[in-house]
Amino acid sequence: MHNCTTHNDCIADALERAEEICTERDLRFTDVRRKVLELVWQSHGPIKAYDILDRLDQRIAAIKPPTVYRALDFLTENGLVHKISSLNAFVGCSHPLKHRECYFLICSDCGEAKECCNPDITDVISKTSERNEFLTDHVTLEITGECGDCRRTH
Amino acid sequence: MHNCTTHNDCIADALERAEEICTERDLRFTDVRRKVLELVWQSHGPIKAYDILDRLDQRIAAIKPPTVYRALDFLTENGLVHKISSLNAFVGCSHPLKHRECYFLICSDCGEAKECCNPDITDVISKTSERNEFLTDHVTLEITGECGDCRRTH
DNA sequence: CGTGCAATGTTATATTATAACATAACCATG
DNA sequence: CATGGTTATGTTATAATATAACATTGCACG
Repeated sequence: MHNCTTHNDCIADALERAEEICTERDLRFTDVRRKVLELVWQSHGPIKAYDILDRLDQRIAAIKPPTVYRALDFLTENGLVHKISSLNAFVGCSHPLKHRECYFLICSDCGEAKECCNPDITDVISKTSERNEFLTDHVTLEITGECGDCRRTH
Repeated sequence: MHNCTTHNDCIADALERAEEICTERDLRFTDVRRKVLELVWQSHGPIKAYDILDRLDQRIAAIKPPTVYRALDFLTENGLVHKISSLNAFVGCSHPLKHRECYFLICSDCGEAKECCNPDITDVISKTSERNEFLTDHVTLEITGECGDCRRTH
């Protein structure tokens, strides 16, 4: 269940934010990248690369997998989208630039992936890394289960 | 870098432990499952399904992907092996039955995946879930970076 | 307006994983 | 020890995910 009453606004906001970030950083927010980001946001939960491809094909002729993956790479590298490894799917970042990585609560019932980033998690992970003399590059934290809304519905 | 001086012992121990667990639980530790677990342990880091397949083929004729995936499913379900989602690879569990899930430090240099399970992480994750009214089923925590040994070597 | 670099197009293929149905092995029970 | 149910594996085919390699386009900057 998405918590924006008018999801269109929420997509528009994300696109605008992305535009700003790309301008700031001198990155090209091309049509393909914009379209892909838009489709990611149109989906209420994580969306798969080939689903993006299918939806693009309806509008623009003959977009191929590499194009989609490149756009996703670009968006991911720039923190606008996150990959959910356990699902092989992608989700829009709701607060790009705030931090480099996000943690997720993924409901296997409704399919939503809610960000649950918080400093306590970050702390305990960085302490664990230190204790192990490990230099962290990237953290994947994906918690799968059932969200409150879905639990109450059952 | 694996910390067992004689890795053969370490494989043998894992197989024996698996045998015990399967007996306890009335599960069939078949030849295929044993072979697959052995190959997982023979690899010093996470190993991919098709690499297991290749190595199996050298010994036993004509084992096909479904067979390997089924064995991996069995081993995973019973906590003898963990899947590393961010790598699409599998690693032996060094302490099966201790707890249901493991957290990993994955060195992108040497390729090892070291378990870093600890109650502090479990606590902070379960608190996060609670705060979000989320009923956790499974946690994927994979920390990628460079391990101490590799850092010192450079 | 040309040159260089970044982005996209295009073709092909690699990699990861599963569906669906057939057969075999195991094992409880009469 | 037959037999019938269940679990595991074999087999064929294909689905789903992702990238390599090279060609072309297009934008920015001098």
